[in-house]
Amino acid sequence: MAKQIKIKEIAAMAGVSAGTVDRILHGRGNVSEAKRKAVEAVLAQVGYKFNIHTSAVSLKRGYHFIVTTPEPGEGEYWDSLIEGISQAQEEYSDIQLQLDYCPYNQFDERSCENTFKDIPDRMPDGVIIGPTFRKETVALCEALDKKNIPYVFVDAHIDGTHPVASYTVDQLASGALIGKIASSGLHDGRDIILFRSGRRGEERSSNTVSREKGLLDFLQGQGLGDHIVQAIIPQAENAEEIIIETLNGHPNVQFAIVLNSRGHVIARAIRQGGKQGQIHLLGFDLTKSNIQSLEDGTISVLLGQRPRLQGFSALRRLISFLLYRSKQEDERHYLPIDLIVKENLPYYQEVLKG
Amino acid sequence: MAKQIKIKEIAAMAGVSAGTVDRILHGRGNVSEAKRKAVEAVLAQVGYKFNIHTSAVSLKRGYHFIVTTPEPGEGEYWDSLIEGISQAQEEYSDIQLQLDYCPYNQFDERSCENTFKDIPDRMPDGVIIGPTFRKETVALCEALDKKNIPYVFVDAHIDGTHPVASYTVDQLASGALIGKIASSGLHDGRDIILFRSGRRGEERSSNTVSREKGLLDFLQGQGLGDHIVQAIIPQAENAEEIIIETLNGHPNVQFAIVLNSRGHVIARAIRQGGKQGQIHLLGFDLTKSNIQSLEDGTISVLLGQRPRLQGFSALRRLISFLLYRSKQEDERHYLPIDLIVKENLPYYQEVLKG
DNA sequence: AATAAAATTGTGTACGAACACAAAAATAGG
DNA sequence: CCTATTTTTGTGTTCGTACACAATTTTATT
Repeated sequence: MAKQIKIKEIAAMAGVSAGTVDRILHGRGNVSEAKRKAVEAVLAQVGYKFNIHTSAVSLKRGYHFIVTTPEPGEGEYWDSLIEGISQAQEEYSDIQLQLDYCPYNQFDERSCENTFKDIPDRMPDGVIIGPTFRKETVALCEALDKKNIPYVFVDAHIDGTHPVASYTVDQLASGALIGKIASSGLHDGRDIILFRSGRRGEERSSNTVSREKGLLDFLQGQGLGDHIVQAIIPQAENAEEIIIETLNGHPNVQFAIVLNSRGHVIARAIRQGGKQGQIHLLGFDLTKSNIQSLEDGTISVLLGQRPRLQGFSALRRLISFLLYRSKQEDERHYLPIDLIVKENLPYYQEVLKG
Repeated sequence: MAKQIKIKEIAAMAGVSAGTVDRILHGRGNVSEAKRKAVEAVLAQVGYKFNIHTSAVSLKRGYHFIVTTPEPGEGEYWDSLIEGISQAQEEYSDIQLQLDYCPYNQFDERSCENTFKDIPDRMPDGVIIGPTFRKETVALCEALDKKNIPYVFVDAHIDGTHPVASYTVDQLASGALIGKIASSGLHDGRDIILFRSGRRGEERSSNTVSREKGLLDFLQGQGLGDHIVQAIIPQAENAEEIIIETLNGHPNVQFAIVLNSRGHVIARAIRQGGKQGQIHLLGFDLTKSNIQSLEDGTISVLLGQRPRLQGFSALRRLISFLLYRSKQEDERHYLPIDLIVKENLPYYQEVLKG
């Protein structure tokens, strides 16, 4: 509550001018060692805190950011995340922000490579990255590091890079969590079927791999290793039929788990196969189609990852980094994993931030 | 993205001075009908948006708020809520805020009456109310209305009042939700025991009453009406013994539900009675003691009400109301009801607001 | 109509940080 | 030692709004 100290006061205390203090606070360079020490001594004593409001008002220049993520299908996960970015943009509408969106095809490594390639040369002030492919992402980050362009991860963190921050969910934990839900409702001797997007090893997203590990480890720990059935979400035209067949082939299944956001595909099959109420379906993400299935009861539980909050936080963090150069190496933020069922769904749909 | 219009520009368009526009925007009065209409016409056309940053910078005066809630025990629900208020206060630290806390004894109507009585006379700029007793709260609100002092509700909304906003959880839904959890895991023929704080009709908090209604309606709808056992959380010294006895008297119980934040009391009894694993305990609120029991497994699920976010939003709303007089009659915000189990607990503990 | 009082309207300053630019000091080169 | 160059330091303006105060107009009173 103590009155905030101002730059001028610090300048006076350190026997320098306000400009010098400003240069030090923002790391603009061109300051003699002597003055720097004097100011930093004062700073250490009194603990300056930026006044966001005046900072924003005084900021003359604008920022140019690039946002690169998988293509956001409408009502899908990445769409929500980008909504969060837009919301932050609105909240900071008195700062001149230019956002360039560079989506890539998350199923095509080449597309990602091509999209990432140009980003550093365009010399943005910052980048928000929704990563999929490790190699390409690492290359991008190295190029950005070289040019001193700050970047923030959303959805997943890639090791060996140096983002200003990352906003993700702990995927191991979310795998364990979904396993816990299944196992705690599982009747003696019944099975759990696990739907994955592709053959093992062919998974594109490291997130689903982590989730699977978290899930399997948990179930093994519960001694349920023998009650796991594995299946693949078919890409074919007649996906539903194939799924129904699979389910018919495993009549002992009580829970079905989908580790990506495509739970609604299984849901549709369940409806078409008339298996509602027989199988409890668990999935990820509050996408438009998943929400529908949650409402009609085909999906029992969805795990939410707060994509809007991820996007919102990412943009906010980039801005505050550029304004204040606050460092905090390796700043990893794990967002809560929300458990969403029909009964609490409505209250998750409106809110975002505050 | 279009460049925001400024007050001076609006003034020019309407053929008045900036001061007049300012008076209209803030409802400060002393403006002729003619000019008001002229300005409002322009406003309707261009849609002015306040620049929060400059507003905050220019604000000369400070605000004096009173926060009146039940006494916040350390690590308890109200404590978290007040932490949220403090956090908002910090976020707005460049505005001069004076917060006076006026706690009352939530078990003593007289204490509440006495605390509330003085509040309007102290002429605060705004009040945050965590209500318990209807009659006293209505009286307070009427006095505040008369003096044109804005107020915001947290935790519960009281009908017949006119708050600027309220931040609560839909208690009916949360009752239904907890019922859903119990019923979906309930084995055939097993029972659910419901612990309430006092005898029916003696409940102090209308929240627990609503929760109970939501819960019972839901269970009845599931045809489980005959499997509900009711019990009281004893206040006595030897509460644990009494609870153990109760539980022993109902060996058929599979789920125990506590509709207030005192689930940890039942948890302790369950531990002392060696009944872990036999009874699934469901409760409310991420309090310190509840968290412990969640971690050690005695409590299975806690329903969280985001008290920090409630407090944070309340203070923020008051400030923005005073700055901008934004009205929106009857602004009720329902926060999400979080389902928290051991596996996702860690990620709920740090975060607040993003 | 003249004057006083009240209501309305306009003007000017302050807020605190960012940054452009001017001034001063330090260093280099001859 | 003097000038040119670079580095360091200080000064002044700017952002958009809030609000105090001055100026003006309107209304009331005699």
